[in-house]
Parts: sequence; C-alpha cells; structure tokens
Amino acid sequence: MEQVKRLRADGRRNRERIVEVAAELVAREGAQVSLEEIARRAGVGSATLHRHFPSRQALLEAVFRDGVAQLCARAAAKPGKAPADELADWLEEVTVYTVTHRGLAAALLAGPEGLSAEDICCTDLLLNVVKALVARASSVGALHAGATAEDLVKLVNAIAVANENDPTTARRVLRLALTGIRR
Amino acid sequence: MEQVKRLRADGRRNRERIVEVAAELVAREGAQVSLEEIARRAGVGSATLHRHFPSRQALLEAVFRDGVAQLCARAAAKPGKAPADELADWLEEVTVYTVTHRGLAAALLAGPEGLSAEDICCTDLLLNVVKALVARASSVGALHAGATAEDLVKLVNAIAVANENDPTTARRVLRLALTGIRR
DNA sequence: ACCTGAACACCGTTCAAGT
DNA sequence: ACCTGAACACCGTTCAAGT
Repeated sequence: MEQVKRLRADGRRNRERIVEVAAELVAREGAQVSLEEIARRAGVGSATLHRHFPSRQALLEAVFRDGVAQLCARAAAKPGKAPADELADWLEEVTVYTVTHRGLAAALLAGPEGLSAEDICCTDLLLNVVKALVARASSVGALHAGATAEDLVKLVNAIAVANENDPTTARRVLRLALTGIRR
Repeated sequence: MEQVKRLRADGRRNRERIVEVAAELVAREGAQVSLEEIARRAGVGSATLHRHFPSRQALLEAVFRDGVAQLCARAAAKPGKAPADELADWLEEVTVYTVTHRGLAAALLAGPEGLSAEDICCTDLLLNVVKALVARASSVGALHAGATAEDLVKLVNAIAVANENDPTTARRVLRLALTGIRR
C-alpha cells in the first residue's frame, strides 16, 4: 500500500521503524510531537529521519495514509441508501475517524504542502471518494447547487481540526452543518 | 476597554508596548510567532513578557480582545431583517473578521485555556452575541432545533481556523454549512 | 515592585566524516 | 548508498541579582 522507493535493506528497516514510532507518539502527543524524540526512540540519528521525511507533513502522511486508504475503500461497500444520505453518512464516518486519530486532522488541513510532488496526500484520497458521492447525489437532483466536493472536504476537515478527541461534538456540529440552521 | 491591574507606571508602559509589538508580529507571522522575538522588539527581557502574560494564549487574547469587543458591539446596530437572516449575516461577518485577522482563529479555538480564571475570553464575547441572536430567531420559530449558539460558534471557529487568510472560501463554506447540503 | 540577563533544557536542520 | 554525531541557530521558562 505504502509505495516506497527502492532502498537498501537497512534503509528500509529504518524507515519502517520511524513510521512505527511516529504513529505511536503522534497518537499520544499530537501532530506537534518532537521529531528529535521520534528519531531517538526509533534508534536513528535525527539526520536519518530528516532524509527519509524531509518535512513533518511528509512523516504525518506516511503515518496516516494506509488507514485513510482503508477508510476510503470502505466507502464503496455501502447498502443502497438514498445518495444524499449515503454522502452524509460517509462524511460523518470520515469526521469521526479523523477526530479519533490524533494528529490526522492537522495533517489533512495542511494537505499537500511540504510533500514531494509525486506522492498523493490523504486529502486527495478523501476528495476522490467525496467527488464520486457528490456526483451520484447530484445526478438524482438531491443536492444543493453550492455543495461541491472540495468545500465539503474543507468543511469536514475544519470541524475535525476544531474538535480533536471529541467525536460526539464533532458529529453533532457536522450534522448541523449538513442540515443547515433553518427549520 | 482592556482591564489592567494597577501597575507601576513602567510596568504599564511595558505591558502596552508588548501588546503593540505582539499585534504587529502576530498579524505578520501568525499565532506561532516567537515570544522571544516579541520581547526583543519590545525592548524588554523575556521574563518580563512572561510575567505580564503567563501563556501565549493570554497574550493573544490581549491582542485581539478590543477588536472582538468592537465587532460584538456592532451586532446590535442592525436594520430590521428577519431574525434568521440577521443571525446568518452576523456569523458571516464574524467569520470574515476572524479569517482576515491572522492568529485570531487559533486564539478563539484555544478558548479560555491558558487564561487566568477571572478574565473573559474572546470566545465568550462572541458566544453571548450569538446566544441573543439564536434566542430571537428561535422565538419566531425560524431556527432548526439542533442549532445551538455553542455549536454555531464552534462551527464558525472551525471554518475560520481552516481558512486563515482566505475570506472568499471561508464565507462560501460557511454559507454552505448554514444552508445544508440538500436541495 | 518590577526589571534584567543568564542559565537550563530543549528544538529542527545541516554537514563533515564514517562504513 | 546510507548512516551517525556534532554543530548551528534557535526556542520557552525560570531564577538570582539588581534598582
């Protein structure tokens, strides 16, 4: 799943170990965790971490990409609901997933900046799924014209980053946003 | 407007100078600007900054409080629109104000944490206004039951923090959220 | 009462030197 | 080709010593 450049065996081992330790520490301390500490616990020099992952964002993406890809894979396997409900439900699922995986919201918000041009970021994975769901709901006329996939992803990311570790509030605020304020 | 404890004249001057410099640097570099640099440019020792403002959040609040208070004061002076429109318009105004004042979104999101218990934070100022507008719109039955003032402030803060320096997108996403996705 | 400068324990990034 | 450890220029916080 994770596409890795051809590396010498020790290089690959180090890379994997760094991501493993990073996942653990980011989950515990958030996206701002010290890179120095990650390197220390992974048993590598700080320069090694930095060459494998030229930016904090690149490391965060490596930590979260597989999980997000799996989340996206689950989007297809849904029962035959009304397309607008399908979209709403999936946005809710993404929101809860993001909020319960510390550091992911921050990574999504930063998007592709700080990444090398070739690798696709988690935001793009999500965006593709949302685009498909929006197209489906649109085609049956169930969607408001202003509801674009880009803005919906922005909205979900925004709510997630503002409610890290609080899935209950995040879900409630998202539902409010998908419903609108007027009776 | 800014309530200041009784201080010796030189203490008061230093405090004012720190807030002045902080406002300038936060506007230019964002909420994460170095406190060390603020102290340096204000011509005080870092310890002095730290005693006047025991946390970064306390300094940010001091930087933004007056502006937010003025924004809140403007809420009353509105023509006689439908209450739900009045609420929507004001939320839009807050969003644009926040997004165009760099660092404010981060300060609002952090809320009262890192502040001494007595001083009221910017979030509370906004919340009071939104509560009043929600009550008015609710009383004429124009509002969806799920739309609480607390969640609306959360929503606005979320959208603002995710769209710093991009008022166009922020406004568009907010309108989407206030309208809902369904046709 | 309030200030300063130094001390402390960090941090991210880069680079020469190793294997 | 990949690694390491040290060097560099920072950072926030605290504390002794000053006025």
